[in-house]
Order: sequence, then C-alpha cells, then structure tokens
Amino acid sequence: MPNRKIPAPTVNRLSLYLKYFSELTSQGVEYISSGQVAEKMGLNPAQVRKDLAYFGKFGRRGFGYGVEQLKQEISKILGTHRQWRLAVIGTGNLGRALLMYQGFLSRGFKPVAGFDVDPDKVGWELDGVHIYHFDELEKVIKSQKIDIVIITTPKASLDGVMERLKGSGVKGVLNFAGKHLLEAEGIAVRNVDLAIELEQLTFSMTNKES
Amino acid sequence: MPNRKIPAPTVNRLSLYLKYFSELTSQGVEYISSGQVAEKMGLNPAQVRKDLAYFGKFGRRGFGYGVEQLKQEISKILGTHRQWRLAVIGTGNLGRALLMYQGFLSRGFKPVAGFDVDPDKVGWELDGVHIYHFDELEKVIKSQKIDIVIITTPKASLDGVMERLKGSGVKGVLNFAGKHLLEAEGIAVRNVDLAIELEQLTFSMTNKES
DNA sequence: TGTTTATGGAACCGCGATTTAAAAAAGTCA
DNA sequence: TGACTTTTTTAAATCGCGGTTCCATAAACA
Repeated sequence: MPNRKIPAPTVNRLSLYLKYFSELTSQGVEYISSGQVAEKMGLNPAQVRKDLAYFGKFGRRGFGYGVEQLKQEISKILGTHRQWRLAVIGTGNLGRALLMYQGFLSRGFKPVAGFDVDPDKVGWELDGVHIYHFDELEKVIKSQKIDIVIITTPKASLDGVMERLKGSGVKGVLNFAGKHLLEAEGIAVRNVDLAIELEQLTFSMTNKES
Repeated sequence: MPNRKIPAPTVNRLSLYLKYFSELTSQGVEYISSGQVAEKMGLNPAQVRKDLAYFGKFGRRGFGYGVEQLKQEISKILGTHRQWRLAVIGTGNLGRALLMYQGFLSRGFKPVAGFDVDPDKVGWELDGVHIYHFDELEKVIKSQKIDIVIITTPKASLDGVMERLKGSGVKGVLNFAGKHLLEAEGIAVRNVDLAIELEQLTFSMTNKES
C-alpha cells in the first residue's frame, strides 16, 4: 500500500466507482478515463484521478484505466474481495426486505440468518434463510460464522441488542433502528436512517440555488 | 437567516441533532448543552456549537440550549416543518417495506401511493396506501399532490422512470435502484445504496486503527 | 514525427474543524 | 445580598486537509 490513510470522502467515492466499474464490465468496457468517470458521477476529473492514485499508479497516459484492475484494487481496499456473512436482527417489513434483498449477494454480502423475538416469525425460512429466536443469537453467530449484523429492531431494543453483540464475535453493525449508535468494544458501526435521507433531500429541495 | 450557506456536513449533522432532540423532548428534557450532544454523537463540542450557530444564537451561557426551540429552527432549515407526500415506485420487498415504514410519518413524511407495472400488485392497498399502475404515474402525482418519489425499481428501469418524472411536478427523488443518478431538470436527487453502506462498514472493519 | 489525449505530481486554495480567548449567565457560600 | 467559582456559549484565530488548478510527462494516434 503506497499511501496509507485514505480520507473518508474518498472511500465513499471508491464504492461509487466500484459499482460503476462493475456495470462497465458487464457492458464489455475494458478501459475508462477519469473524465468519463467524473462526468457520470458529477465530479471533477482531477478528483477522480487523485482518488484512484491513493493506492498506486494504474492509469495509462493518453488512454485511461483498466477497469478490471481497478475493480480488484478497490475491492481489496474496501474489503469486499472476500464474502461477508450477514444476519438481520428484527424481521419486520424492513428486516425481511433486507434479508431477501437481491443487491447484496452480487456485491459480496450473503444473508444467512434472521433473528426475532416474535414466536410467529421464528422458524420461518425466507429465500432459504432461517429465522431464529433472538435467544439463540450468540450460538448461531458462532455456528454460522456471522461477520456483520444488520439491526432493524425498534429503537427501544437497540441497547439490549448491542449488549448481546459485545463479545459475540460480530465485528460490524449496520444500524437501521432509529437511534444513533457509537462504535463500542471494537464493533464497527454504521448508522442508516431512512428519514434522514429524506430530510437531506428536502433540504436540497428547499434551498435550491437555481 | 443570519448566515446563509450551510456546509453539507453540517446539514447532515443537523438531521442527527434533530432526531436526538425529539428523543429528548419525549423524555421531558428541556435544555441540553453542546457537551452532552457531542458526547452522544461522538463529536467535538465546539463543532456542535458551531453547527447550531449557523442559524442564530440560541444558547444561554452557562446553561445550554432550549431543545424545543432548536427543534423548530432545525426543522425550518431542513424543510420538515411541513409535511411531504411520498410515492414509492416499484413495490417489491423493499418498496413495500418503505411504503409501510413507521419511521416516516413521525418525521413529516407521508406515503400516499405506490406504483408498479405488475398486474398482480396493482390494486392492492397497503396500510391504506393504494398501488397504482405505473401508466397512471403523472395523473396520480398531480391528483395526490406528491412531492417526493422513492424509486426501488430494478436499475434497468431507472432511466425510463426518470424520464417520466421530468415535468411531472415531483421535486425530489430518493433513489434505491442500484445505479447512480444525477440531479436533472430541477429534480433533486439523493442516492441510497444499501450495498455501499455495507462496503463502507467493511472498510472500517478491515482498516481498524486499533 | 507531430499532435492529441489523458495521467501523475506539485503547488495552491479554501473551507471545515479545532483551539484559544473572552463574555455572560448560573450556581455557591459566606 | 454580594463576591467568587463554575459552567457554557460566543467570537476570533489557527490549523490541517481535501479539492482544485496547473504543468510536465508519456502513451496513443494520425
């Protein structure tokens, strides 16, 4: 790794690039220029180049970048060159939708278990994924080698869930419960709030600079 | 507005504050200090104060900020002091989950219509929200006064959907289809990609600085 | 061989974040 | 009640880093 310490905004864009490059691959495109990428993403070409330069020199001057090579490099950086096993805690509407979400598998994320406290839901099988009772959390995390947990429980249950996850072996949490969560005891956390996404949208709608 | 031009990162945090303040209100807390907010969010207290100072002086020295007042001010800035009417295009698992998502209404977002091309889905009623055929898009957008559209179609349909939205009166799009969308013709766009959220998480899991 | 295209690196810029200092309100104790 | 301490905001100054601009270099193409 030539240049450690990649800025967070760059990491975000790398994901965007990776997605775009996958699309290009499926279209048979083998080379791409920073200008084309920038145009597609609404960015400055120089920024694209700088982003891609964080992990080496992959471009051919006057020609562009090899899509396949970039895909592999970015995957390595983001950690998606391997497959990650997911569990979803809370199998309400959103939880079940995530469990069955088709966009995960192709990007290296495999849902393998669901958890709930509701006896009506425990025992079900969704797209081949079993729903366990929350009591069995630690046991199943170990046996199923679960890396990442997605939480979609009501926010009142969030603290309790996190408590159970500590020491369970889970290393990452994607939190959809409507309450902000901080990283704790080596468990990486990323908060997603769908209402906030809408709020950010209404902000830009309300404060148009047109 | 004392100080126009609020930086994007600040706008993001404002949403976080707003959510936290709502929680505080329901707990009966009336005043809060920047230090407490910062602690909860994992931020620097000075940053919290600077964020809150972008739209005026609301704090009482030696005491803190009035929660209710801040909530109202932030709502005004984010544009959520009014209610926004939503439609969801694409009523697969994710689309239906969003249509029924309980977290929207309390934050000022009201789902009022769903759209699909599948005859099996058209005509259904979910939580009192009617599913229309996609053919009726423009008509229903007008009659139902829809402000914002959430797209959860397959990515192949995305361009077609956007084409139909231009000139429909919709002013904002929250895009869950797995393809990056740029703002076009005055329609504000925000892209959400669930796989990217996981990728950002695996990045921080892979590159722990512990 | 000359022209065009596009990368890579250096220099520069600006702005968001942090630090520091000042002021004001609240709490404390004689 | 009045001085003294503590708390916490506000304002100003500084810092650092992400983004942009500029230029040199090299590969492709005509």
